[in-house]
Amino acid sequence: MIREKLNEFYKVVFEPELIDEIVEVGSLKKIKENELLLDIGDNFNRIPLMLNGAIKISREINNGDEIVLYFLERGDTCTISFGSGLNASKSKVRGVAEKDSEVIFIPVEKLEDWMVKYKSWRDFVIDSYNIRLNEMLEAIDTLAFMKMDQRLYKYLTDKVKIMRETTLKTTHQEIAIDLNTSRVVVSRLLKQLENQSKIKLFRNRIEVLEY
DNA sequence: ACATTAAGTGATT
DNA sequence: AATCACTTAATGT
Repeated sequence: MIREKLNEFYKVVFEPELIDEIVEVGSLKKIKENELLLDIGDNFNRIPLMLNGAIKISREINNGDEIVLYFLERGDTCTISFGSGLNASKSKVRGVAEKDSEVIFIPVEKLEDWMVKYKSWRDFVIDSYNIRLNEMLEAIDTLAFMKMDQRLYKYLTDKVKIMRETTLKTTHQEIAIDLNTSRVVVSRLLKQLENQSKIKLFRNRIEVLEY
């Protein structure tokens, strides 16, 4: 079961021996939409390898202010977990399933092992770090330099790519939380986008026309 | 029919 | 861009 799933996406990435090991120690988990995978402060004793679906990674500061950083998709792993896996530190981010997803959990003890044993694993981890760093930089740019209207539009188009659907099932309030702004602002800016024929608005639903 | 939740809007800071 | 205060619209019970 795990082997088939693994072969779907990781056959070309990992050498066969590594696949064997993952099959041995990994556990497949199906995650339902909106399920909390990892919360801030959680210890991780295992790291997820995404098979399909999407996980939203966000950050929260004390008072409840939240901001979305990026999404994990097939082939991704939560690299932030890696760095501190060995010193058993706590998560600084939150991961919530954006849609039904499947992941393989791998116990952290194996990570170090595999780093020395398998080149493909090293490459995977390094690549993955790189991708994550770039996404983080993009998130910083977005936050620092983009105005709310641009951020909103980026949010919508990004989400279309991730969900692979042009119709997003969400509310203005939820978007406001993800962007750490107010519902009223989101409603107004969405209206503008609609007037520019970039989107179409419905209750609990937004159709993205241009992306 | 009524209550609840989502979305729209003018005015103010 | 945020907040308030209010309206209108859609949906659930």
